[in-house]
This record gives sequence, C-alpha cells and structure tokens, in this order.
Amino acid sequence: MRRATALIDGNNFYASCEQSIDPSVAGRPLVVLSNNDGCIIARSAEARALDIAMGTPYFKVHKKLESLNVIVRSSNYALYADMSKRLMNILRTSSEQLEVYSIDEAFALLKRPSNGNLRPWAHQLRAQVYRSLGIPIAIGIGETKCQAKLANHAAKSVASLCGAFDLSAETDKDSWLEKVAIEDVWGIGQKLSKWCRLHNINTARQFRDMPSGKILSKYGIKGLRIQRELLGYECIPFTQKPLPKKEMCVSRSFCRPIHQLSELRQAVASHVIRGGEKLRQHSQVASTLTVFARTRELRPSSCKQAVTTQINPPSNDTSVLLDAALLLTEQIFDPSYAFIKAGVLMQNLDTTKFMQQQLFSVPKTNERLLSTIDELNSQYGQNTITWAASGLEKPWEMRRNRLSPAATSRFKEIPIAHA
DNA sequence: TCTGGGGTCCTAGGACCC
DNA sequence: TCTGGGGTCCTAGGACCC
Repeated sequence: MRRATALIDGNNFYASCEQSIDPSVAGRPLVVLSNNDGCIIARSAEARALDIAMGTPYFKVHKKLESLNVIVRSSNYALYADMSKRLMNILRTSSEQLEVYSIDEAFALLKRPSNGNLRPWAHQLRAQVYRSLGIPIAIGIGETKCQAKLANHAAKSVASLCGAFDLSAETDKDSWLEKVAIEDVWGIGQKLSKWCRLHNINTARQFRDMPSGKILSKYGIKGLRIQRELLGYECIPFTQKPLPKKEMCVSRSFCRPIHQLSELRQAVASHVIRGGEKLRQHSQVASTLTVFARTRELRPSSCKQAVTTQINPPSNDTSVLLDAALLLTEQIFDPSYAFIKAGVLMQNLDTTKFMQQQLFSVPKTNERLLSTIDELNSQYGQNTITWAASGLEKPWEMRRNRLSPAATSRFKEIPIAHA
C-alpha cells in the first residue's frame, strides 16, 4: 500500500476564525492585527482582493481601510487556539497519523486507496471542517512534506482545484513545479531566493534540477534536504509527538514607553507568570532565566540589554521564577531610559520526569497550589487568579482596541443569536 | 630551526518558519 | 506617535582536552 503525505491548513486562518464567530462580518473584507495592533498579519479573501499587503503597519493604512469599509480586529489568540484545537481533532480522526505543525496547519500521513485516488477523501474532509467550524481549508498531497507544501500552494492558488490537489497523481509534475516561484518553496527564504534568482533559478523545478553541489556549498544540508524532498525522497521525517522544547520565551511590547521600575516589574512579572504556566503545560523545568528589555533610545554597550541567572534546582514554580526575575529586573532598569518592550527567556529546559532530585534540600514547589491555579485559569480564562506582582491595572499592557469576544472559550462571551 | 592532529562542547549569529 | 511574537536548526569559531 502506497502512502501519501498531506499538508492541510486553514485559509487565512485568523481572519476566517473572526468571520466564523460573527456572521455580520462573513463575506466582508477583514484584517487581523498583530499584538499591540502593530501590523496586518491576516486578511480575509475579500481584503486580499482589495490589495491590502501582509505585514503593513496599521497606522500607515488605517485611513485607507476605513474608506474601504474594511473590518479590523486585534488578534484574539484565545479564540484562534481554541478553533485550532477543534480543527486538529477533526483532522486526527480523518488521517492515519497527524503532525500538528502550527496553529493552523498539520501534516497527515495517509494510506492511498487501491485506486490511488485521494480526491474524494480530501473533498469530504473540506466539507466536514467547513460544516463544523465554518473555516475553509486547503489540502495538498505529495510524497514528501515539501511536495505536500507545494501541492497545498497550488490547491489555494488555482481556483479550478477547489482547495485540494494531489501532486503525486499528476503525470506531468514538472509543469506544476514550474509554476511555483522559488520564493514559494518551503524552506527557501529571502536570502536564498535572492541568490537563486541571481543564478537564474526562478522556479521550484529549476531548483530541483540544479547541481546539488552548488546548493550544498551555498546553503548546506538544509538546502540539500529541500532538493531531495522535491525529488520525492523523504528527508524531513514525520514526527507525531513533538520533541520537548529547548527554550521558551514570553515577551511583549508596551502600549507606551515605560519610565518607572514599578511598571517594568509588573510587566516582567506578567511574562514570568505566563512562562511558568507554559513550562508546567509542557511538564518542563528551566535552569536558566533571562530577563531582557528594549529601550526606545539605543543604549551604550556598557548597559545591559539582558541579564541571566541560573535556577537551581531547575524549576517551573512561578514563585521561584518570580523571585529570580524581579531581581534581574532591578539590574536592567535605568531611569534615564524609556522602555518599549520586555520579555523573559527560559532556557536549558528539562522534562520534569528526568529531574535531578536534590539530596539535601526540601523541594519548595507547591505542586497542588500551582495545578489548582492552572486549572482555574484554564477553566475560567487566563489570569482569573494570578500573582499580585503582575499588577491589577496594567496601564502599560499592549493595545487591543478591536478585540473580538472569546466566543468559543469563555462562557460570558458566547455569541447570542437573536431569532 | 622548529611548534600536530583530532576531538568535544559551548555560544553567537544567521536564516528560516508560522 | 505608531512597524508582533515565538520558535528551530545549522554553522563557524573559540576554548579546551589529550
């Protein structure tokens, strides 16, 4: 039995989520902004048609959007994460194995039916997801992940394919690869695609057929893998269970520059609290903690932009992490500068299962307290219960002026339908 | 007069992804 | 006035070891 790899993703995922929970904006041009309402990170199909570019700073196009009657939303990660969970659950039941690759996409391992035709499966799955979540998806099928990515690209950009495309079933693969610009090949970014263009390599097919030695010397093993994958040899393995993380980071820009230590402490504390939560979710502990902060003005190199400390024994206990982080915050603060962003970085992560036990010290971690806090927050929404160090008002917190309700994950915010 | 070869580990920085 | 946030992998170079 031949196997196939599919790449399935949500079309304009964030924008589609917003349209799915609010019928009044369905079918209308809509954009979603990044954190702090900074720039455009998702556009509905209708907004794309209006030629609104991805990544544009909001303040630059805000007038234009208004005049074009475009709906604008702040990013609502509580909503997107919940929709993602639902999407992945459906995909899991429709594939042999599933690798969740990002919030809106997953690779699926499939058995090819005896007649080789996976199209009915793909169209049935698209219909099912749309019926359940109101979100359109695209499905690309190939022999390797790279091929599945390319097929997915075609499924989205060629209207007659209706959102699903099986590259392996094509007799003339070359003509499809020829249509894919080098910039659109998975793993080839700005730098490499520029180099390729300079060497007259303009399409996926040309990249696949170029001398591998040239790729190896320019881009190393990573480039070679892409080429082999395009040829149909699996080089990027399918991994069902994500490897444990090596580091985690929580950082945010402020809605306005900060001048006071008390505010910087609150911000760092908020990030540490979220960081601890993430560590516990993944059953990991950190042994290195870094606090970093960016100032509006450039600081001389003698000023520290980041300070690091060791957590010994490694921990995911918020109280332990907070103690360490707040000390570091004092070291990084300087009243003569305005701070515009702060964050915490947790590194040298370890799985709690393999944690070294301390011989002489009694562990301070109060696991029951922490898991109760986590449970309450997961059930009633983030920060239902938290540490006072993060502050109550948080006047520095990022802008989210156009936030939609947490319609699928908070009882209070469930949409109400009027008859 | 002359100064090896091979290895590991760590870190910083680059490139890429979503 | 105003331009996001969170990751991974790879490579090169330095420090160190025998």
